[in-house]
Amino acid sequence: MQDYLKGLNERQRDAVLTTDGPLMIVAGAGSGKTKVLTTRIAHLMAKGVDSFNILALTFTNKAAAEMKERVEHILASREARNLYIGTFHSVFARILRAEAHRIGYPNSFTIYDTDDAKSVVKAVTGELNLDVQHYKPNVVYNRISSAKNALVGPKEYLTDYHLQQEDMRANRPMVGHIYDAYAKRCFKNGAMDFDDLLFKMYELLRGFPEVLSKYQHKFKYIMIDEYQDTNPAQYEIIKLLGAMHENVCVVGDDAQSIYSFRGATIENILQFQKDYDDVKVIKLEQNYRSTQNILTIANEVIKNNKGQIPKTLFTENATGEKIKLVRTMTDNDEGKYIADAIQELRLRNHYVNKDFAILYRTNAQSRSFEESLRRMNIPYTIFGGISFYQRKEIKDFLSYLRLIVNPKDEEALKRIINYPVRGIGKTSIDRAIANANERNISMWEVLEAAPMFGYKAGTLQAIEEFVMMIRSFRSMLETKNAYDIAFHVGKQTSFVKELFNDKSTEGVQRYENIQELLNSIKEFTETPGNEESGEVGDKSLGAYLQQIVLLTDSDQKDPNADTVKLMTIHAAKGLEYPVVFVGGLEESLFPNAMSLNTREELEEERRLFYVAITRAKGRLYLTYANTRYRFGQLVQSDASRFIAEIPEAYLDHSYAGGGVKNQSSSSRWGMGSAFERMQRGAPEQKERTIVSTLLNNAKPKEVSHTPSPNFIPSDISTLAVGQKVEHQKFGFGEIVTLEGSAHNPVATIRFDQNGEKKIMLNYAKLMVVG
DNA sequence: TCATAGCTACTTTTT
DNA sequence: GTAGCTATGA
Repeated sequence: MQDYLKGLNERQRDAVLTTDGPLMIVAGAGSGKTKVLTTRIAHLMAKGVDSFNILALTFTNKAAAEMKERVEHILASREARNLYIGTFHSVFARILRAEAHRIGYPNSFTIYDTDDAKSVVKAVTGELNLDVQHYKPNVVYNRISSAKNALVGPKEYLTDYHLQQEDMRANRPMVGHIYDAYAKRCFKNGAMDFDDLLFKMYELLRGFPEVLSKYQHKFKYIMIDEYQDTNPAQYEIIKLLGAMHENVCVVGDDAQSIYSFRGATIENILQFQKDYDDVKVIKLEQNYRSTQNILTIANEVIKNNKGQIPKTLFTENATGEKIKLVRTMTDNDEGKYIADAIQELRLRNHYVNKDFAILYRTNAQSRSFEESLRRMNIPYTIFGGISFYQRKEIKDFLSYLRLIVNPKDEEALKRIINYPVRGIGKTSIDRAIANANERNISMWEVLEAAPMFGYKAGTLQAIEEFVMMIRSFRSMLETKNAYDIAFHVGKQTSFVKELFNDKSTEGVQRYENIQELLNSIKEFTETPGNEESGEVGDKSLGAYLQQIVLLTDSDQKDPNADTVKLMTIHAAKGLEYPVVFVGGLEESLFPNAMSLNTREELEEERRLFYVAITRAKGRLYLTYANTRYRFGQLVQSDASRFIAEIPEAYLDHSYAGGGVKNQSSSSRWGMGSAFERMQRGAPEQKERTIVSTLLNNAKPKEVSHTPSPNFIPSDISTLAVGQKVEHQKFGFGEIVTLEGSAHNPVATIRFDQNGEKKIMLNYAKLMVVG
């Protein structure tokens, strides 16, 4: 027997050795799913299947990277580099890029992230003369997104009776028209949003039989991870790609389906068995991860859901500790309790930081955990929240790069046309957009032909300078790699200089972020051919941009660092930790108030709880707080209904509140009259008020100044560094620097009474003194 | 044309 | 509590 088959149980081995024909693996939590998938790939290759013929799709980059690494490890060969292992989005982006010309897109098409997409929705809504307050971009975008995930295009949307009825009832009858305008605008911009990467992929395969045939031949073996999270678009694409060889292996667990809000449907699991004649189903039911206690309560909780694929998870692991259930007074106490517990567990049980994870329902909850960990000097990493690439300064800089690669990218253009300030204001921008729409050309083309559109002299000059600059950057595309161009852009625009001159804390941070971005681009250009990121050895700017937009926050942080990990339960799927804390187990937070409308929604919340529990290997802590700040307001909450679904025998109750640590409580919910809670809660509230008052008072006050009676503003051109000047409001001071463009000169002046300020000379009046 | 202060709406989860 | 937008003065 081959080495790699040792250490697999019978079912797992069966799954690995079943290489041909449709296969569905129902893999319970912690049952060695990734091990099976990676071994299966290794086995295929050992059998002589060419690595170029294997496709494995995951939902996260993290999962893809891990899979790749493990296959490489098993095979101890670089052959694994040729495997197509990646997320649905990244693999499809790569294929779309190669086939873009067929569907009228440039191969350098831009991928719009959610922010870009919402911004386009907002823009076209306005252009259709619809009220943006009523047609909220968020809401409209979500409807468009759902439509695409269900493979409903704009035409179909407008003629779909059901969808139209829904929009009528919501008093938003024009959503379909916005969708249509949005799709057209994206196409005109040479851009695809995340959903388009699936939607257009489907259209490509359906519309071009020769393309379909090409990829059907290429992908002889297809594997899908987390199958329960696929949406109809993904489902149909897999069906098309697998139709020729039918060597499709899907791995999933219906109990861990937590993405229905993104259009995922468990139906796909049932449908899979109907699509092929002879689907082999293998259930992996032995859990290798958790203690018996943890697994038992997980099973007990999930029992409350109806309609599951029947399976019994079991383990041969030790019984383990009881599950610790902790009630605290406030959300801050919850944070304190967890930080204390981590400290104590490290000392007593020789855990290290990276053995701990704190999981929560919403990102907003991370704050109190963060604070208490910081106070105790426990190193931590937060996963989730906004990605590095979504920070304003990063997006601005990237917008330059995006525009260079794809001048039709209107979103990028709008972000940077006047950043740094170059005298092209809102009025001019709006006009350029209107001109572009009238003539059905891109905004960039309007700018290139600016003299034809009658801008006033100053603006025209600014536009022409801008166009010249971008053109000069574009001329580097053919010959220079991503880093060289980015470096040049940083140097030529006053972008980086401006950030460098901003010495505020945030300014320094922003400057450092840009440094980091440049470093990452350098790393990209210097890393030898990484197939996953695009064509082999493609170090172009376009390749770089397409790759980073699909990265999430989790992909940029080191999961192996010795730090406590903080993340949402969604982000924790597929991960495991020796000690897991699940925070905020309160009604209307978890289960979340947004998900209490239907039985399906509640069941999804319960599956989410199931996922949270099953992340724990050895110890599990469930915590909840009596009072918590939400939307900046103190709210009272009851314990989550999920807690009551755990049999009492497995629980070990604690109470920790108002500075009292680990105080046991006899009753199930501990002490709990509303009156008592209010009393306990009060001091906390007071403390916050004091802090915020202090902060308000800490704001520097301006010392007012009455201008001299003979105040006459001096001519700007006479100003020089070192001169003493008088400002009407800020008083007397000395000019430290003179900068900015000729159109918009800016002086930094150190005032005697009011500190250093940046003054725009076009508007502020200054008089030279003495 | 631009920066600032004040107001509002938002937070469920993510590629 | 805060990001993002609008009205306002420079």
